[in-house]
Amino acid sequence: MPSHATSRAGARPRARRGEGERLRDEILEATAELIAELGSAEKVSTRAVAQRVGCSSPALYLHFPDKATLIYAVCEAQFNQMGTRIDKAMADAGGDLIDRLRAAAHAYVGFAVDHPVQYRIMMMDTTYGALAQHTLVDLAAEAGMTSIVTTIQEAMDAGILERDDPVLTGVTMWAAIHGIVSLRLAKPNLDLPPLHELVDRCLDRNLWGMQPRPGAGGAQPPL
Amino acid sequence: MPSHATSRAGARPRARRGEGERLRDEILEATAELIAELGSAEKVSTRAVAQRVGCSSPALYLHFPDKATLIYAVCEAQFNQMGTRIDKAMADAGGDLIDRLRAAAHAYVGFAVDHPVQYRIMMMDTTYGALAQHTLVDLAAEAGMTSIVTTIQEAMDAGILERDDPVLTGVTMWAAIHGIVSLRLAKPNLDLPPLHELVDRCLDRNLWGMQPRPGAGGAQPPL
DNA sequence: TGTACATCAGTGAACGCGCGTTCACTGATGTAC
DNA sequence: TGTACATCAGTGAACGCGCGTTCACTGATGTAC
Repeated sequence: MPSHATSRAGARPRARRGEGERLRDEILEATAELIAELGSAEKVSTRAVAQRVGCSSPALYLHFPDKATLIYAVCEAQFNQMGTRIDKAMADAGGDLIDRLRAAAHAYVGFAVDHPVQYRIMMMDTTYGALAQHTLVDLAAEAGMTSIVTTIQEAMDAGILERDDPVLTGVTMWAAIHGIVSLRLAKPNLDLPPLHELVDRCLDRNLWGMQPRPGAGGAQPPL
Repeated sequence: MPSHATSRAGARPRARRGEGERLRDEILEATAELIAELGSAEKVSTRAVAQRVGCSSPALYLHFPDKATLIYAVCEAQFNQMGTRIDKAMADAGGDLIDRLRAAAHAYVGFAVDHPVQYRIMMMDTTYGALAQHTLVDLAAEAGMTSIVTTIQEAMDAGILERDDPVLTGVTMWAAIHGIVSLRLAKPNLDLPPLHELVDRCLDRNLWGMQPRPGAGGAQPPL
């Protein structure tokens, strides 16, 4: 075997004709790893991505027009994972509509805690926030949000939640949960109570309507 | 008059003995202006600050150990302004305790909208967020937060709000309002409803306890 | 009152770095005839 | 089957920039004696 070829860290064979897309996927994967490891998108350099993939840095430009697009592509992909995770949590929560909404909120927070850097980039960074051109309707149609809005609608139909605009109700809840998460991420040294406790308080205040409010101490859903 | 001296933009006379602090203030002011104009702390270079002040860039290091400290000093000063603004709004709101809390929230949002860049740096940026070493008790002792927590306590004593930990109650409200503001700042293209409408919805859900909840459409405080 | 000295409040030039991106080029692979 | 050509999938080197910061130095101002 040729020792020179293996001495270069991460050396990879050139893709065959028609397999150019494979490098694209490897670039996305390496970028995602580096974002998580280095803690921000600015700290991820195109050179570092190329080195991890085992290609030259100009090769990135065969697949992405610039660095910002690459970063955004990574975060967008991972946000779709969040949608999946929320959907799964709601499905696992059983038939109680309030249970399902609470599960969705906790799954959202769980994703943010597990992927703090990506959450920050997608939700707290103006640079990439400006790249997203969503309308509220688009947002409600995305994975995760769809199930939430549907469930809110069902709860309103069933008389469990006060009748209101389900998208707006969802957004208000979303903003409140996001506030908790983003405070935690932005102020790591602040001695906030445990995250899920704050989230439960927040849910207590948002998920009621026709039925009596749960006690201040408890987060148990109404029967 | 010497024409050469005036041809240099922003030229300033050297401070006299014992007046070195004046340059420090001018640096803070110029930095604050540039942060607001350029839209982020990264875009503000030490050279640009020096040019606006009319001094050399090494002169900054006579007053601040590094750039991060300078930026943080600016934001901290402006956050104290926010406290003052909240206090004033609460005083102007009259005697009704719920009115006062609603006024505080709207003043908070108003400050964030008027100083979006500083709000982002102080509340949504991990770099500078990590510099802040507050405890919740410290936070509650700061301008703005003090009045809010006191008012919450009074409202609980008066039986207007359900009895609970006033600091924790304040933090929960704060997080929810912050969530709305930070979504607006991070996702400028998202077609959210008007900010004060979202804030009123949020307050409706947080500012109740012993008295009946205000209707879904209205934001009017209870009598 | 004179003068040597200390200090304050700076300056001008440069260091050194890493970064995103571009440019000209290459070599393996496939294709037309 | 042979061969000229086109294309794909990259590479190596360099451009050009701006930045935070340091270093050696200066000149005005005040102070001790």
